[in-house]
Amino acid sequence: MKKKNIPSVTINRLSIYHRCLEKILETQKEEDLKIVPSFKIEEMTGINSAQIRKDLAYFGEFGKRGFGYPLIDLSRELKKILGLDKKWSVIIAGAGNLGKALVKYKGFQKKGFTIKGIFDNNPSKIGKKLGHIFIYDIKEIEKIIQAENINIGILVIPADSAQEVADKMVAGGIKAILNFAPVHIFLPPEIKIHNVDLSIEFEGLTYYLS
Amino acid sequence: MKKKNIPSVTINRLSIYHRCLEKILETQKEEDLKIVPSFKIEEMTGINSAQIRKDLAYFGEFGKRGFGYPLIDLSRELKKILGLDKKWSVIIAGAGNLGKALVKYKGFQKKGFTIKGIFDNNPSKIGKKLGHIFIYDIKEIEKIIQAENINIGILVIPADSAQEVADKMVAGGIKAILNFAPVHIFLPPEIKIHNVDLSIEFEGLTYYLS
DNA sequence: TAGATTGTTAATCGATTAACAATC
DNA sequence: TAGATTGTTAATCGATTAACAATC
Repeated sequence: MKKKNIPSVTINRLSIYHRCLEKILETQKEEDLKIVPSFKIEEMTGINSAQIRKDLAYFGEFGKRGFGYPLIDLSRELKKILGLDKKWSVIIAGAGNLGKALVKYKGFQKKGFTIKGIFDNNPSKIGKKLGHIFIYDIKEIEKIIQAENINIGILVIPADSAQEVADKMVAGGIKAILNFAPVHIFLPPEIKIHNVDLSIEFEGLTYYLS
Repeated sequence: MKKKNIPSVTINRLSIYHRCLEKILETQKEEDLKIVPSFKIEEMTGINSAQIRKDLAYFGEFGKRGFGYPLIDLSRELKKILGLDKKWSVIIAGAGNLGKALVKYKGFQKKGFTIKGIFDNNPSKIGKKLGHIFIYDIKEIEKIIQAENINIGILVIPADSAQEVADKMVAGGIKAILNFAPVHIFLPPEIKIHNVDLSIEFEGLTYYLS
């Protein structure tokens, strides 16, 4: 998979296109066209059609001039590009409410993500389960990442301990982190991190309301 | 509050600066300097110091040349700019796990957000409470937004009904929406919306892992 | 073929960063 | 003053969009 100069916003939009195509495939009737023009994707997603064509063109010539993009083929290609044709093993650090919401989130399994464990430092939680997932002592996180070959770590712990736990994840061999803690995490450049920051989202709204 | 040509990424970074200053104020000792240079904020946040100075300069001349930015004053200014000196009334549509996590999220009250109600269409949930917050029938959402003067709505419902409920929120008079549903919501331009999309975050990671 | 939409170029727009005069 | 850091300009970098030749 080539990933030379492709903007990361393009990758985010590929997810949106993929979801859009799946939606069409799900709801369309037998007799409907199996091909979709970029302006139709624009209508559904609000993303400019030139943008859509340019994003897709980074990865190949998927379209048929004069007609549009073949629904099934393009959806399968996007799935492959996004790595959704593979299985991914995930762990969650933090057995709080947000961790619980993630465990119970249905979309996960469907997309090929399997949660292999939750980690916490609270003795009253360790050894119990959240949903159907076992809660381990945070001290074991490095060992289990190695043993189970975990790909992705999720941080849903307080800001104070986020860096420390992230370091342990990396030491265990994790390659990508999704961070919900409101703090900047410093990592080796080869580790990919995405941040989900609810305070920032809220304050972005209150700024405009003020 | 002027908001002419200010990029929305700048607003997001103001949140980060504010949090960074609060962190310093919280942890610093009596004898520490009450002034912080931009390179120090860069060290803590990973954001380029020229960027920091430029972002702040949109809103005024807060710094002292040769020294840096006065901690307390700048923090208070940012608070004001971000609208965190006001109280905000919030409702949540969707009494699922994510809604529950948001209700129990501590950071909310601290920043001046008060959750005034949760809404759901599931009869087995309506009339009960989530945490200490009452669950109303979704049919009442418009009425209660008006009656309670709600500013912000949170969508934590399935994609299928997100547009419909967003429309009701707008009809009730809401001015800003935080959308967790994986779908594009069409709104009048004066309504501000931010999207938090977990699938996109995950797929952004698996792309780089592939 | 005629009509339509892609793939791609070039123009535009916007955001980041380096550099430095201003100045505390 | 000498030293340091801001505020701001100009350069760079990157992303979006309009336009259209290519072509199904």
